[in-house]
Amino acid sequence: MTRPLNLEEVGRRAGVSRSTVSRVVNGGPHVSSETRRRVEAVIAETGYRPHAAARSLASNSTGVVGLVIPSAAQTLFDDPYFGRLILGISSATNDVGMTLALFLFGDGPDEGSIISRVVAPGLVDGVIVTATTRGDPLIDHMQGTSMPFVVVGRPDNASSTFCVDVDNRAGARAAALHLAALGRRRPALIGAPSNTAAGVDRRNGFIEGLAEADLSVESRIVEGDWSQDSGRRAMAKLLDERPDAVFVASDRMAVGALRAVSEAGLDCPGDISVVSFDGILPPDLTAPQLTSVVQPVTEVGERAVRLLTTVIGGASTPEHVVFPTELAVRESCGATAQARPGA
Amino acid sequence: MTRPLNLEEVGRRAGVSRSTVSRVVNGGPHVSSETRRRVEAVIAETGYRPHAAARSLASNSTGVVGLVIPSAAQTLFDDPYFGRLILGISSATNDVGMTLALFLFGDGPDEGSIISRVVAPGLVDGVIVTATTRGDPLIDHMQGTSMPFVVVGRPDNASSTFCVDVDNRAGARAAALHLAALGRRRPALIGAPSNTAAGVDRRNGFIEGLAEADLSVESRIVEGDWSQDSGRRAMAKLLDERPDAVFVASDRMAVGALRAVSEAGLDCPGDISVVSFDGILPPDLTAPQLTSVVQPVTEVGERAVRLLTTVIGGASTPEHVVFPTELAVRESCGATAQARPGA
DNA sequence: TATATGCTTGGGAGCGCTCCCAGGGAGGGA
DNA sequence: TCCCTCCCTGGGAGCGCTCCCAAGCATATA
Repeated sequence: MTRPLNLEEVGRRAGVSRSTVSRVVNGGPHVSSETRRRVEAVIAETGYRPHAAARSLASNSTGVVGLVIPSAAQTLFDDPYFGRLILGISSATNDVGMTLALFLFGDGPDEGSIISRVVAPGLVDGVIVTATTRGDPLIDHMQGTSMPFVVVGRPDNASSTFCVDVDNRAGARAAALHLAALGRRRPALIGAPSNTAAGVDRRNGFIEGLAEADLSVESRIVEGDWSQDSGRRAMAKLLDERPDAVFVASDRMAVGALRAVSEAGLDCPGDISVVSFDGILPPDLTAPQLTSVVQPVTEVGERAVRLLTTVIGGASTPEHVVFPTELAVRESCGATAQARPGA
Repeated sequence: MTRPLNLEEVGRRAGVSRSTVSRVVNGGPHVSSETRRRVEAVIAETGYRPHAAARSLASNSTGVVGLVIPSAAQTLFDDPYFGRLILGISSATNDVGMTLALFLFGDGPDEGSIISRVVAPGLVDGVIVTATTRGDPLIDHMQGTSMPFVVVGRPDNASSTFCVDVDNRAGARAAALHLAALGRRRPALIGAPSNTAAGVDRRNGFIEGLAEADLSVESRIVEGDWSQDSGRRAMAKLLDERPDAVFVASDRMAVGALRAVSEAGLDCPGDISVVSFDGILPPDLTAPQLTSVVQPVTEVGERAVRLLTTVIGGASTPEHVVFPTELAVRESCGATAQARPGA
């Protein structure tokens, strides 16, 4: 007696055909208001919901966006960056009525099988790829398929892919100029891994900005691994060089750096100015509050989804969206303690 | 000329039927090794991948697990707990060849539409629900559907649902006994929100443990909101009561609490012992290293997936998995500075 | 030689939906 | 009055797969 609840059955109960119910469900035209009302009543009363897989099969579109994060080491989630990114992406997929599928994998042997599952037909309509390192074969692999995809970050062959990024270089340059304007003369850098585009761009941008102010990091440069502890170790090492300012390529590493400063009995910003990159930590989490180059992570995620929908829709000329960053001047740079630097 | 690459086409090229190719793809029996070899060659050469939606429709199973996290405020991802949980779940779904779909939502008006999308047929095979507050209508709603689901945590009506949890109560009790054994006499509590089961259980367990040692928190109890800053504020407030020990219901809040201690010019563990709950922060992230009640978050996630697969498989008698916690004694409790307390 | 058994293979039916087309009815213009 | 148009509705076809059954064939057994 329990007959399956599908379009046919809803139609039977409302005294119309499968096609008409389909039109009502999809808000299509060519349905009289009387009919529409009757069908909607039956849907409400039966709790009918269309079968997603059947719909995907017939329409050749799943309404699912895949988010691929390779090398998802444990530490990945310790950094608030990914949380924010996922939040932005999730919020955007919700807005457009799509579903988010998460593909995390380490470097295990399962990597290949996951990748091939991602690009299998009928699972996702498109993919957002993030956290790739330089030379990551994943992007080449994606290009070899017909699966629409968007890269968050700056891939090696950016000219041929759709991507959303922030202007890491300009942001880092602004940090350098800010420190220079504050009168700092022995700037140091705690960089992000140089096998990532962000790491390279932030380093180059910083060095470029220093050069414009006739400054240089010389040997005051250490590379961290994004972790808080690596920032602490890096700073401890840098202190031997007696820097009077340091640009740290991520908030999380900056927290570690601040700690190293205080452990060394020094004062920030009195003895050393600190400027970080990210700006996604609650400001009053640290004392002094961090001066940061703020990147709009959530917006990047939202924009990636919107861009992906255009690619799914057939867009073919690669588009590069680059978000500007903004320098949030707080306490750790020391700007508030002195005259505010001119433009 | 470009004919669609489906079972039929692969079969045509290999000189066999659709059915035979299907058997090969699914590793089924009743295929001669010669035929199998030939079909596999065609699959490798064409890069054929079965159409996920078609498969879902025909087999009435999607291979997708939904993870539902309600009230996913920004702060949610600042706590490493959810990252670890997602990592565990993701790892387990990968192991069993399933895909993870993430449903995050705030309290916006979209909540309802997302929920109904989650339980729509043909999208996911089952759902893992987490981070619910007490009295959350979500669970009741899930029970009203035929969608298999597992709860991470302790729902109100635990007796009728499958769930995976950690023994919050016993863990908190162990923390109390440990502090008592160290000779502390004015214990305090920085609790988790009391509208969560974890918050209630950790508070009750702690109080219970204290009672066994003839101790009490009296008025030395403040409730935090999981955030680091709430831990700091709570501790600042508690210091007026001159406690000599504090149990903090999460690592993240404990970091804030440690900061408040040092800001007040006090020493941990010298003036005050601190024990936290979670144990998911790298130990050397704080100084002193946190003594924590360690909960196996990743294992909880993995187990939730495995349990869910049994529910999907038809299991009907609610099963409750409760993981034990373990007290990791480090520096913040002061145990290492004195004689180690007896059992 | 005749029959039973088991493995291998092919094809029909059907999952629930969307898309397209055809048909009926109402309304407007010549 | 007739025809053309437009709106509404129903049903066929097909998406690519799984499941089931029947047929074909080789081998084993009587």
